[in-house]
Amino acid sequence: MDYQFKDIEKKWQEFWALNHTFKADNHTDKPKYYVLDMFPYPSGAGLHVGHPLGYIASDIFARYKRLKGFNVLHPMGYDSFGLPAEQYAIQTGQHPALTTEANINTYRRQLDQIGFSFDWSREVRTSSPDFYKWTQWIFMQLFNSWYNKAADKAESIEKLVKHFEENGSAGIDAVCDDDVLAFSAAEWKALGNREQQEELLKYRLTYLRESTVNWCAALGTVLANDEVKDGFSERGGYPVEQKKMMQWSMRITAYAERLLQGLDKIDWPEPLKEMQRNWIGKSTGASVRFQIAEDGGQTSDFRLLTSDYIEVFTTRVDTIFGVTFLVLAPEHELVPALTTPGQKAEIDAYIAQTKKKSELDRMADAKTVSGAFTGSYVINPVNDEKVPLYIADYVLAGYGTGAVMAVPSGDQRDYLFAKHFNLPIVPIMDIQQIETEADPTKEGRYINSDFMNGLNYKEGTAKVIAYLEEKGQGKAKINYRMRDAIFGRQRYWGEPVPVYFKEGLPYLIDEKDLPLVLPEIDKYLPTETGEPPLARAEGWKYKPAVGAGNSLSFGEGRGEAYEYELSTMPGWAGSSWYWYRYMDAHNNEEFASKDAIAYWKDVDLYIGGSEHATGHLLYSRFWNKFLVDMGLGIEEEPFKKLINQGHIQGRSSFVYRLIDTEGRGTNTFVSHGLIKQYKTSELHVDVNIVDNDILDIDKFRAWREEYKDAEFILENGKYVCGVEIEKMSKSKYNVVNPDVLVERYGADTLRMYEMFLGPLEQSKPWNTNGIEGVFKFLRKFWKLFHDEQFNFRVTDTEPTKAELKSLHKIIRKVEEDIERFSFNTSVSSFMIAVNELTDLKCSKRSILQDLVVVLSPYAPHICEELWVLLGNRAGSLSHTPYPKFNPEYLVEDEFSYPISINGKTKMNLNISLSLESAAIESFVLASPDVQKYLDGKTPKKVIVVKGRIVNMVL
RNA sequence: GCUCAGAUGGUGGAACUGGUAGACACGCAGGACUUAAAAUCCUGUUCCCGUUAAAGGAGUGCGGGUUCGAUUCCCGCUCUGAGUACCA
Repeated sequence: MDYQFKDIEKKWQEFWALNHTFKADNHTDKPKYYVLDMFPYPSGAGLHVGHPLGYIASDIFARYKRLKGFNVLHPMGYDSFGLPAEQYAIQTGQHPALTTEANINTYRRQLDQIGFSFDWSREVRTSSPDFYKWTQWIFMQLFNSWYNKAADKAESIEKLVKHFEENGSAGIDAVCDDDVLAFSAAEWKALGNREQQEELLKYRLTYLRESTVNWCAALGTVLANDEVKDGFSERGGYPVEQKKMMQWSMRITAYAERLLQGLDKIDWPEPLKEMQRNWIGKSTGASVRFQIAEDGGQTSDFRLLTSDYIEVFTTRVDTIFGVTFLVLAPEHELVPALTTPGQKAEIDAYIAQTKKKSELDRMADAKTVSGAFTGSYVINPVNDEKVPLYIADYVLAGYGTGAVMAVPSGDQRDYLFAKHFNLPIVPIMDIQQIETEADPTKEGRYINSDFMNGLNYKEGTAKVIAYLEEKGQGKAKINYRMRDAIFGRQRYWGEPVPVYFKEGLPYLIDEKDLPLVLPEIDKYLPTETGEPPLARAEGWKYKPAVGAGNSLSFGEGRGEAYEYELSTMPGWAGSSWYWYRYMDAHNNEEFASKDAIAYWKDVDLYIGGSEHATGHLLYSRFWNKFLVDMGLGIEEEPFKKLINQGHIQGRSSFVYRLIDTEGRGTNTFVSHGLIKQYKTSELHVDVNIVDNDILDIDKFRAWREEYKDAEFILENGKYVCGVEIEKMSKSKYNVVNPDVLVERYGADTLRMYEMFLGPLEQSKPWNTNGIEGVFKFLRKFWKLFHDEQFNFRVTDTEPTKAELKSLHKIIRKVEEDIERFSFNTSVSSFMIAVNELTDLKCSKRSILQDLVVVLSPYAPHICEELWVLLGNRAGSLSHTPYPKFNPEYLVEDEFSYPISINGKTKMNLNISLSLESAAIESFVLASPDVQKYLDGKTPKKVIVVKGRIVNMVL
């Protein structure tokens, strides 16, 4: 029989499913290997050819590792909470669970037909209560924890309470809110429950706090920074504004340093690590206190000041003698109190102007200098000079302390500001050039700097910090750019937060009441009063067991009902720990058993896109570190090795509609080569009715009613379409569906072609043009095992040297390629090997059997079929050992030997391998070809590499 | 602006530690088989000059450098893509 991929693929996919061929075992003597894909959000559009790219690569790796004797965990699931299903629900009224279920079924069907070796018995869905029960449970653990800086780990809140009861707040070094109180043990005990709970909230790792959030009115929800692009929501493109709200947050900043340090220990792409480093944004510097001058023209509000100094953060404390003014962010809390009556009008106008400016304007305006003088002055702690205090929008309220010390000689923004407001510019380095711009040099020696004069950067910095510490007006400080992560969405389709409110304070529900299942509601919109959709749920109230407080004992009966939290968790909650669930997916007692975690530990190989660099991949590392602190996880880093697969872009096709004299579109279309002669407008056209950039005119007319009578202006009798590379999306009509390709060429061809397309990590446009080549290869491979009439035929005679050479070349090559994730080059090598064996008319069983094993990770279906035809037990292929490479077969008697003369002239000599190195040299020199060039002379220099002459210089 | 990645034939790409640049595939051209087409197979295919064949020259974004020898290493530049954005 000819290569019947349809029957073969169906047969083996059914076989694998029926026999649970890829079910991973939690108890074996084999070494473990955990291969994970970033699980997909099941969108309504289904899979396009870009999605499987990473899955195919991980599947090849997983199958290869099985052949290498590992117990492989290779699971798949769905990140199934998310906005699109909810948007769809709002429009149609269809419950998001139904939409999600339908989409998952489509995904599953599409995934199955590509022949992945997933262990589906471990499937997870973040929107299933069995799963989100544990997301809620981890939330509770975070709520019940605080970060002890002294121990550098998270600890139970009970431990903190105990400390407060015994010692008060003394001796606690925690990551917490800025406004924590100082109290004695007695004072703590004297506080009421309410005050105590309020205080504890400032320490908890999930906490409720008023914070500025990205509010998207159109979506009715809060968005994370990485979900906002240029002031618009990433999904939908709606405007986003800044708004103050009570919000759940996660104290990820507690882990900033560990998240940074951990990057050095993991095998991730360097650019991705760099992105995380930038996101964490560590900067080392100092914080300095500038006393507010009392004769600086105070306001009537001066007595209302909460402090009598302004704290700034600087990375260049050594330049402090060059400070000629201070600048506060317009939003800084001290601004009203520090504005003198004479300056009030100007300051208020400036603040009003800043508020009006959107993010976008503020960015566009980056080069224009603006600001206003408060009328107040502060004292420079190193020389007691009075410097004026300004506000300006180039200082950001959210970074550092929202205040900067301005050194115009060393910082360009300060320089421009000083020029604009006519403020002095004092050089502080002997080699500083400041005629036209600031010079931030660290070279040279200090001048105009009193006790620092003559010192260099290193000495000066140390000295000034020591001086400030001595005076109590400054200290070395490390600052991070990263903010705590907002952990709440005013949305329906997410995990409910397992919290209820009693007298305005949040309490956890009892663990026994998990999961807190998402209630049914009639409409998926916010309420008329602007509350989240969950406010619509009837009886959405919690009745704590009688006598229950937070983490106290529970009685039998249920008491009064209290309001639940109405917001739900953000999209990244479930994905921040899901890899643990795969280890023990059906456990009802724990998120995963200690046993399972001890065995699988961490993910050995994680494949996914780089777009998750500062979202999912950072949050996951954070939750993992927390779980390790709790003694629940083992490895400090969850993903040992990470590969970013590139994005497959769409290749959009365009037609050009003729515009008539009145500027209206006509029903005439101009071929791409002629558009310069006409006035046209560009329209996307479905890539499925375009072949090799030539439009199928009949299909175009049938595509849409409005094009039924379309006319065309052709070139060379053809309508040529324009082409552009864009993101693959439905609206651009450039989506290529893998189903079509599987139907036409089969899964094995699709798998190999996606790998053949280019390096895994590189982004590239999808182009189906070369797929025929891979398909031809598989047919050729099939033919190796069959005679002309397609009867299966192999022989048991001894293989020849040439056959063994071909085989062992491919054994070694594939092993090397897979280990370094160079899947594209092994596809080429397979083609070479099969071409060689075809030329040799090889039909030796021993050769072909090994070849099947080597190819099986790439093209599993055809290999399983041939494996059985070769007389092996069905299903045994996936655990057959990978053939052992024997270098002996690659040794040759004679090799073709390239030589250059003067680095240029090239020639080939055939040299016997039996010659010794020294003999080779004389052989080469004596050869007539070489002699012709040497012309009787001896070469000046002979370059020998690995015992071979490669070049001779005359 | 800053950070990172990249640039090789008509196209996707290969060349792993500096050692025959263009593997493999697509496309294209020619041929075989066929009444014909499809499928299959064979030959050629970096460019220039030349051509019966040969021989020669140039060549990995641009300009330099190191080296016997550079797609590979170093310096400067151009362009493309990604991330980030007044971070003190």
